[in-house]
Amino acid sequence: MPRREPLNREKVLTAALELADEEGLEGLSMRRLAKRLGVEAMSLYNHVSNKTDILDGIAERVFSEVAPSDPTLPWPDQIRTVTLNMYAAFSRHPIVPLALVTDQSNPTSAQALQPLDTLAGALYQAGFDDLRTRQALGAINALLLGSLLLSTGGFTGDPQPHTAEQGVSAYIRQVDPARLPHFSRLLRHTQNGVSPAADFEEALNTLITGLITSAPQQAPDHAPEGRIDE
Amino acid sequence: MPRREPLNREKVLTAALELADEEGLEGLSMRRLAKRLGVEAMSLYNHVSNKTDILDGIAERVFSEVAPSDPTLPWPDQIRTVTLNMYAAFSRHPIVPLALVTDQSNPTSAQALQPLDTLAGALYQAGFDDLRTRQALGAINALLLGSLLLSTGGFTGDPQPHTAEQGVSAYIRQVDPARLPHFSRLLRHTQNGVSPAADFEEALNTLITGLITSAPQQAPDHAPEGRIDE
DNA sequence: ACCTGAACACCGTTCAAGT
DNA sequence: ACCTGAACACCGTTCAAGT
Repeated sequence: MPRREPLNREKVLTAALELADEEGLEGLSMRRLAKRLGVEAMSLYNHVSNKTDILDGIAERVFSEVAPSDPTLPWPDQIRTVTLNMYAAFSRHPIVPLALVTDQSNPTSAQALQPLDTLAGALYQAGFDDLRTRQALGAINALLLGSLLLSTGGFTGDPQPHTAEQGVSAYIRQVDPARLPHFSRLLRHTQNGVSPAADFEEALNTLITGLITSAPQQAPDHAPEGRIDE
Repeated sequence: MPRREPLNREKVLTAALELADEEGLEGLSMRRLAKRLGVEAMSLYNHVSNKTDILDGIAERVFSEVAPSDPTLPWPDQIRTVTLNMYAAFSRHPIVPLALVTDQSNPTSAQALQPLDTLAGALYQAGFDDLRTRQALGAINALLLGSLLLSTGGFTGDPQPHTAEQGVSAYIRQVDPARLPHFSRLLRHTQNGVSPAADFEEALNTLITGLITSAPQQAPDHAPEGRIDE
């Protein structure tokens, strides 16, 4: 019987990302990945050094999918577009935020860090000093990753996806309106039409509005920027 | 030899939280927990139904440590204090945000959801409608959990804690200033005196500033707001 | 050069058996 | 009522052996 074309790193990473997209981080095991590639688990170690290496490779790939942003935009728009582009890429591959946050991957290539560099550049352009820039960058990152993680299986006070819709309403009935009046009102009125992407965009706009407010008044550039759209 | 006092759920949860605080989420296994309690792993199942039950119990406990807030404060201060109180409790027990976000725990008691109810109440008080309240609550939650996760082992473009300080500077040298000018400036200027708690407070203030800006202009004041007709 | 089988040290969990 | 030993179906990874 003809041996298949031999494996290589790229094929391993491609299959790993597919598997992770279908089954999540906990579904991505060396043994299952090998099976999908028609090989024994131990063969994978000829092409990647270990599981962390796979997760790093996946993260690098997904970072490279982040659409670049126009550097001539005013700084708030630059922050908005880069961050929304990261959100879009990561929400297609939820394993990445999860692996980042559980320290199972730690990409360090210039490619991967490019979006962070753009964000830092926009913040410096706004006139923030080093401390404030680090804080603002951290805030954007936290909002981004937190939003992604909460929209995929995370805690919102909501029930887990369960099997169907009826899980939700059962849960709502379970929340005691006497002890949690506001939260149960919220649940009752928002079970329809929840859009994580739209919610994130709104959250990001709110944060950017706050950044504009706290930015040094005299913009260091010629550009009078601070538009808030709504 | 005298049998020890028998185990019970409370003892199991206490030991589990201690173990998790020392060793992290991945260090908390049924077998290691049992060993710490001087018992076989299978004994634990007499007192908890499974590992998820343990993680839920831990989350409930930590939520109950969140200091309550003064409901007479203006809504922005109420949001600030509740959220900072959650941050304080969770940063003492990093397993909780991690378990929430990986869907390994899902507390649903009124006790646990109390802080979320307070936040929702403050947002309604600010005059936000149901949609905006949900979005704002999600933003606060995302910023909170994202900040906590990033400050414990997560991705910031920084290296992992490694063994020592020298890991950091080695990493900084590794970032190419030609390709990542702003980000490498940031790393160079902020390796000293990073305080996650202070950074979070700053980030939260920025978000709250944004919320104040986008809140309906006429504050509904003391007016009884939360009535739901159905 | 690439792949494999067996093994090691782990997981969560079930079940029948012990006291 | 509580605890245990053996077992099952998994993990990531190493290593000597095969082609």
